[in-house]
Amino acid sequence: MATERYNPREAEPKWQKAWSEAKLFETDNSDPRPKYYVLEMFPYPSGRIHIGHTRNYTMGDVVARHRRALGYSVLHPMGWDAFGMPAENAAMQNKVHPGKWTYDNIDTMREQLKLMGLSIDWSREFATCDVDYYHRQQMLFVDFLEKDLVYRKQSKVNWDPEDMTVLANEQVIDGRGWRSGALVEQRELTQWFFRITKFSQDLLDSLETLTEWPEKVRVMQRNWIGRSEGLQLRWELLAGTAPEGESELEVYTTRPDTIFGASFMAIAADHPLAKKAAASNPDLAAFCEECRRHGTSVAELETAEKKGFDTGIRVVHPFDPDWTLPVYVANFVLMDYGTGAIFGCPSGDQRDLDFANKYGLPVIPVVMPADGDAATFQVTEEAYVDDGVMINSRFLDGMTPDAAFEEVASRLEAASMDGRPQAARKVQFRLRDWGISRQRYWGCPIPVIHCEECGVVPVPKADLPVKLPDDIDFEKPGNPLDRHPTWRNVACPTCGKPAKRETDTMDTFVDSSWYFARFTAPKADDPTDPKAANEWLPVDQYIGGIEHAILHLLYSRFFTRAMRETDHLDLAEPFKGLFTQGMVVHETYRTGSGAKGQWHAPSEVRLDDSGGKRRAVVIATGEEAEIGSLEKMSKSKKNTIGPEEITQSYGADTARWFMLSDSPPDRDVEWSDRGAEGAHRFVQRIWRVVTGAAANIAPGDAGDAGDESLAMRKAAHKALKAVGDDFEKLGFNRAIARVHELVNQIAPTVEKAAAGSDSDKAAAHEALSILVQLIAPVMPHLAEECWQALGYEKMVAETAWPVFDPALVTEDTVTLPVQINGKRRGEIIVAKDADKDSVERSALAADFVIHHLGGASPKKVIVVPNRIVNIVA
RNA sequence: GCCCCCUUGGCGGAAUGGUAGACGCAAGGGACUUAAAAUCCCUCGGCCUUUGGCCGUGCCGGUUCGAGUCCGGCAGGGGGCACCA
Repeated sequence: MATERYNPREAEPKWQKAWSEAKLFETDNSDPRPKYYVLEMFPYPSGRIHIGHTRNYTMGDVVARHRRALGYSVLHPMGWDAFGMPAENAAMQNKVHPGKWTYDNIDTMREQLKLMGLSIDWSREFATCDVDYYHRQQMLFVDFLEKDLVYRKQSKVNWDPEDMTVLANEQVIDGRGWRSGALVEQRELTQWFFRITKFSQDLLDSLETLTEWPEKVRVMQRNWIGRSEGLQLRWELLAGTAPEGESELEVYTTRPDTIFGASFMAIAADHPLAKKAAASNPDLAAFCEECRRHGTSVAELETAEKKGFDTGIRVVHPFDPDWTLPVYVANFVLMDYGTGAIFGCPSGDQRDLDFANKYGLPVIPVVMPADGDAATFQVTEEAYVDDGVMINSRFLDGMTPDAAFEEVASRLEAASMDGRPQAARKVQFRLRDWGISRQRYWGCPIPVIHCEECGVVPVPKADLPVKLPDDIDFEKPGNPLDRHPTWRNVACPTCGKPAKRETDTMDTFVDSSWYFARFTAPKADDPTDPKAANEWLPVDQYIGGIEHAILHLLYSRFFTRAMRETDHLDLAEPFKGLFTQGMVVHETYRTGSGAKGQWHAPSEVRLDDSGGKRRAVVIATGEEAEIGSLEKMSKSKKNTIGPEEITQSYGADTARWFMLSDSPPDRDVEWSDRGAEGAHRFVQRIWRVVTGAAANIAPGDAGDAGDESLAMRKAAHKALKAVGDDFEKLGFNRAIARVHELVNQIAPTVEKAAAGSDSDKAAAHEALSILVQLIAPVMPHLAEECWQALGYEKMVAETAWPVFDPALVTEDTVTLPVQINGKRRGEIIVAKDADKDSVERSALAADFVIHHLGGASPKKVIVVPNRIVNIVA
């Protein structure tokens, strides 16, 4: 029968409209059904959606549609991470207001997303730059301030003197500003910090409960938090060598067991003792200055050689008053970790060893392998950092390092110095408080006022929001808020005298640290409706890129805790399930080389693989382009594909199907036209199979169907079971393979059934209905069109997920492979769940077994029920 | 340097310790067609003496009746962290 080809350009807008009019995806908080919250990391409105975004959203959409069919009340919202620098850059380059640029982009991107047919509750949409949103963020800030979860302190920043702006570390390239090229200075500014370290231990411990997170992400967070147990230990300065008024040096160590291997002390250039010593020593002062300068660039840090400067100060060993050690200022000691001072044990630490070898300091091995020889064990080029046994360490000799740690810690805790214990055990974290001040315009204003009389005063909630002024100019460098003629000036809320607004805005990571909570009640007057937040949260399935494995997720975990302390919700962990998806990559095409090199978009080249070699030819010029490696889609390499390019030709369903097939969702997928063509062929195939039979089949009792029809029903029910499991585990590629398999199995039978008995027709109708429901989460438009062809009146998007019949997914007999000595020699067919003895008898009676055994009797027969038989000859 | 992950046909990838290569892409052959597209059918890891057999999941070893899967070592590739004492 001749059938019309399926036309996505007609069908897709039609169904999108139908869903929208039926408000199928708008979620009511009062819906009594069990709740399921699926969320994809919201996009930055950079200008255009590319196909990589849509893979992420498609995954979430499959989960959302599947859960909805399973009877859940599903929350699946979308919004925009809309503050940030690109808008300001655009403002400077194109003289367009950052707000206009952002909202224009959002409009474009929303339309692009809508083409994909995502089942999103658009009624909850917001952008973080909406006054309504940042208003509530300011309320949170004020609440945090009250609970001492926000504070101000001096902190170093990278300052670009030409652009008069603060730079993030990644904007500093070779010590210069990425835009201006000016030498970056380190400046001390008073900045706002969130007290994330208050929760260090909890953020670490609680990782254990996040069993639905990738292990990789948990490891990364654990390392980032960086807990260590050690000893804070005070060393007495040798009288006569110390600067005026200094009598001790406190260090932090995780290896107190190696204290007899100490051969020097090293302190940071910014350490108070270093500053004091430098005051009377110009050479030392110069060295300290050099250390500070090197702090700016990551690249320099990586290659930096260990360098030190002997201050002339000496300390006395805590266990031997006659043993004194030199104090160096060293470039590898950080002021803001521990106490900014260490003791160096060269034999047990590679950095210390490098340092000692450079400055001719002693290297005393104090730990050796358990089977080593203390008399000959030496450390020269490589420090010994493993477990073992203590040597050269007086009363510690023979102990394990762990026992020695305990011994040293207990003795020094008991020892007194200046009336206080000489040492204290201390847990130290690598995690630092989160600096959120940004000297920029396009961000959430920090709602405080600086008054000469009253100090720092939070803006009263009644006076919120502090709105960004619209009349700004980007003609001059620096923060437009700072030089705005009137915006800064305000009366102090406490005393009424003239005061100044804070001109810093918040890090955009703040915006994304609680948007998931706002989605649960996006119109609430308060930041959240605690009832809605508690009912919806945690997000059941969060989906996003691995690039946010640390900061965004950690900040969100902090925010959830901070919002609990301020009574905005009542939970600690915002994301129950986390999935990190791979990227969509595409090969690149390039002509010329070096500075003259030029990238070409996929649409600009023609591919040709005749003669066994793939070649790319630039259509406009006929020039041959070099085919480059698979890379993340990026504007600069022009290897991006927009959703429209696909929807205009093949339709959204094809794109959705293709992006989820083949590659597992956590790996990268290569976008290729051939793959997309293949997916589109399958779309058409389903349409043909369904509509070819639809007119001649009808629902009914399939109980009397013939063997072929029964096989078709079994195939459908087995696929239903498997695909449901796969969707739940986000195994989209496997689910898609199963659907292919199902179509391969039933396509021939369906045609025959359409000309068969009523039972056969019912069987075909049932199998096709299941098929359509299985594809519906991935190809929702095609599914609706097919569903209608099958005679249903309700849409498939509002139809419950079918339930498989257990009787149809099990077989009476099972084919067992038979191995002889672990090699497969044949197979036997036995009754399902047959007892081991009868299986063994059948196996031994099989021709091929008798042949292979050659009359010998087997030594052993292993029968794994319903799995395999292995005969050991 | 430290930590983590990965390695299976021409390609993407399947495979609760139990028939390796499901499914798809690409390729080759055939049918239909005036022709093309579309569609349908067949072949598709390697080797051999081809109704059968041998080898085969980066490499070397181990555990096991049985290893792609578990353990130890090595190699290659990727990712994260950045001197954290």
